[in-house]
Amino acid sequence: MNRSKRYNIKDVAKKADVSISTVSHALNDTRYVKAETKSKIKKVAEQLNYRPSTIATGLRRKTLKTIAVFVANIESQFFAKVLKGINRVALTNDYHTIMVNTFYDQIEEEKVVEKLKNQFIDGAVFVSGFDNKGCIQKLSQDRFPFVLVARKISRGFPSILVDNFKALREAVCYLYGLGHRDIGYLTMDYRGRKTVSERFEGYMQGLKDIGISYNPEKVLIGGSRMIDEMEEGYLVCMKQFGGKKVPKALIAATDNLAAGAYTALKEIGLRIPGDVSVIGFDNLPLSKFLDPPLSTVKQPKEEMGACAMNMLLDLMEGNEIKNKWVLLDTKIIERGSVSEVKNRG
Amino acid sequence: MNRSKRYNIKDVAKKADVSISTVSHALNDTRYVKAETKSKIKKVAEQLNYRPSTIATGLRRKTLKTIAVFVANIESQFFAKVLKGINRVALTNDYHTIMVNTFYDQIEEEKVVEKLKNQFIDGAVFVSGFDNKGCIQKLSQDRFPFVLVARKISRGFPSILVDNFKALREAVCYLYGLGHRDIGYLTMDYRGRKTVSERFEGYMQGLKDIGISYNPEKVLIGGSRMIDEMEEGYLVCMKQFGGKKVPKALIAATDNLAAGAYTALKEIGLRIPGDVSVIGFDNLPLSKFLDPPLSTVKQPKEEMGACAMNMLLDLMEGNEIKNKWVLLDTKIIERGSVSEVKNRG
DNA sequence: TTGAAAGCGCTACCAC
DNA sequence: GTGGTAGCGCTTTCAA
Repeated sequence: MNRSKRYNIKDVAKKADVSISTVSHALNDTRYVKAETKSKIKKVAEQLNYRPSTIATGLRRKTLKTIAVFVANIESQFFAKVLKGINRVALTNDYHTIMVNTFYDQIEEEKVVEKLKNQFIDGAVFVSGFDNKGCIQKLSQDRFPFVLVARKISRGFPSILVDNFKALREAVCYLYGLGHRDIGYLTMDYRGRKTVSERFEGYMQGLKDIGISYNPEKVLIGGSRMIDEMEEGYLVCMKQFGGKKVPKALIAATDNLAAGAYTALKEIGLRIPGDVSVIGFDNLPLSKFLDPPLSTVKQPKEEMGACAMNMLLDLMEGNEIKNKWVLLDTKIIERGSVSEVKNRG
Repeated sequence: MNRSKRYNIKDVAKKADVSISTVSHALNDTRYVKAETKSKIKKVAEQLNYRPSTIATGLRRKTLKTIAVFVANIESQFFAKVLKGINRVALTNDYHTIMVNTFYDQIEEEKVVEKLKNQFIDGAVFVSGFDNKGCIQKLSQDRFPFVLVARKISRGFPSILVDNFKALREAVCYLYGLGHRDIGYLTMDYRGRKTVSERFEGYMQGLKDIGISYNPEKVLIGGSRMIDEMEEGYLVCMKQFGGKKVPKALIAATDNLAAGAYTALKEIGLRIPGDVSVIGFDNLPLSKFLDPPLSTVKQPKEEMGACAMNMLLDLMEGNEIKNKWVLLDTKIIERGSVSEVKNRG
């Protein structure tokens, strides 16, 4: 037995004894149809379990009402949260979402973009990952609607961001305010990712602000295989802290890295925050369940996603965008992983 | 300035001075075209930056080579991992993936299914969530290709599963083998979710196996708002363990619940595994970074996803499925959250 | 070796 | 109030 036959508009028209245009109009409320006729058409459509073909409609309308979201690694709760925000406003606006997991692969990203651009999708949002400027520039030249989230390239491109530089600078000052003078920094490889490198620069600026000279020995830089950030954070810490002096405070570029650092520090025999204070970045759902609960710099992830989708909606409708460069606020969330230093040096 | 004009097959044909059928054949290698003509066509196509319209092709071919994945909550690493497996084999088979986050909402799920079925998608995979038998049954009657992952309804539906009953039974026996006699169970609301309720039944059977009578006071059941499982695990534990006696061992129906339990137990002042042994279910990436690293029952999540997508591919091609009921193996991963009991009662 | 044209299932313009 | 039909951009059959 085959899949039950799909009926089309012609079948409905025939059965209801009207023309297909009347069927179309009746079902779409796109012009007046006599109540009687209309209800008959609706009944027939119901009977036949008729559903208009999305593809045919798409061909006519030149849109499938679908957008693509490019994420570097679906496993991170950061992406999941942003996705959630995007999805929520997409759904209420009757848009579908295609998810593309790029695994931090710029070539792959560009390839999929090429493929999807062929009138399949109406727009795209890129969440974090490598800057991939070439790909984005090409998209922009094609006048293809897109929004960048947590990915900074230039003011010319619609972007939803936080001020990473400022946020990290503030984090340093926050620690300073608690008496910390010995502040290390843990980051993943930041090459090709301006949002990440700006965190690093913010760290250095913060150091300058508080009059402490930058010491490269206190900076831990992970590899570029960022698929398992926690693992990466763990490995880098184990490697660099083996034997060497561990700073009294550690700022991690992401909560995931911080989680890895937790494990390493404990394995080395250090207490958090007794021996080392740790502060993360992102405020992931899991962070408050770490032991101790992780103090962190919050990014408004869902809001960033929702904001991006709203902007994309405008872009796709050809509306004028008043402000294509949105900076949302970060906030330091104080939990248990940072302690005050009593005997200030 | 408008988006740069999209050229279509007609434009290419005109510019290359051939018919559109020749263009189509040349570009698709679907019949012989003189080498000279072919190269000319390709050059012109290149020049015009021609990309065949996916929608038009889709209308002809009656497929967009797209599947939908329904997940209950994208934030959980369980779903992320399965999604990754699906995505990997989808991509190598030239399929796109639409992601639908249902937020554990059965009505929403059904609505989206209805919408997407309209020839937009060729198949679907449902990952966990509520059983939603009605929706699935309808799909089956329509002969629409789909696969269930970690969602058990009946043998009639293509499913990728683990033996949850057996896995939990084994977990109980594992604890017994280490000397445990006082074993509690933490689960989310399992109504409408057979895979979850079978874990519970496995727990009870395990108890029977080792000759211990079931004590409902040792069972903690969370609410049905499962959006934040960790939070749920935390809250239920705090509520039920406040004052009352805490079992010496606790099995959690998921790692996320276990993570929440960790926080609660510590807050109560209990040590893991000194005072309470904890074992989870799923083996999420984050679980080894908990403190102590969580012992757990591993589900092969990515493999489940990949397996599902392969089966779906077969289904969509109308192939005969030899085995539409795949049971993958679980495995107990021993880490630091379970201790041996010395003075066995 | 190639071209003409039907037709996928719809929407919307033009008639009446 | 409703019907006829062109046409969205492609694939594929038939014909030459």
